[in-house]
Amino acid sequence: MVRFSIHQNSATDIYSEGTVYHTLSNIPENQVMHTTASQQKGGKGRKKLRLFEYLHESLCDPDMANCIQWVDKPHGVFQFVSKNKEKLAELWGERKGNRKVMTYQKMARALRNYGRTGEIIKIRRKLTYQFSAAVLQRLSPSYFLGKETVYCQYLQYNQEYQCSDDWITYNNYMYNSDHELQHANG
DNA sequence: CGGATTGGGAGTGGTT
DNA sequence: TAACCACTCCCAATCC
Repeated sequence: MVRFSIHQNSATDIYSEGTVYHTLSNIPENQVMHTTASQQKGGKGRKKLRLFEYLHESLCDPDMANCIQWVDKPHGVFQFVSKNKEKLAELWGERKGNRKVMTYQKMARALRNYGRTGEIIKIRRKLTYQFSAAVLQRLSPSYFLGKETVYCQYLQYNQEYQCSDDWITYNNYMYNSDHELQHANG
């Protein structure tokens, strides 16, 4: 198994916790470069988890189904569960290591900022939002594309992934050749 | 009524 | 060091 981090312009775009062994700066894939120390696990060049990434991760986690759920997964429409939306916000705040307890109100403020860039927009339905097509593809490209295409796609969206013959992982989630999703750790 | 939504605006911590 | 980014925090008003 080989693990790659692929970049188009930036050389520091690492999101997940895993160690990066090689970097593909461009196609073809045999043009492999070593990453710098700052890019590797625990390095300062590692990007911080973004809210939309956390949300997507939660949507893929069956244990979080009581907090957040897909309404229309192909179109990236999701909804918070009224009863447990504060719990999800709390977990988000803990993950970020905030000083105070995160609330849905505050998290939703960040969500409204996404509306300005179009990364996530509000749907006129209770507690419902939608990822933009670009963000959705960036978060789960293999849902839309074949594995081969993913190589190119990742070049465009500066993501990290690892692959073997028949699966790809991304941020602790694993996609097989049938585009089925499962947790990489079990 | 009350939960949900909205947006201004100052502040924080990390990155460039 | 400073500008910049992505929120974080608080608040008041408004919507449904």
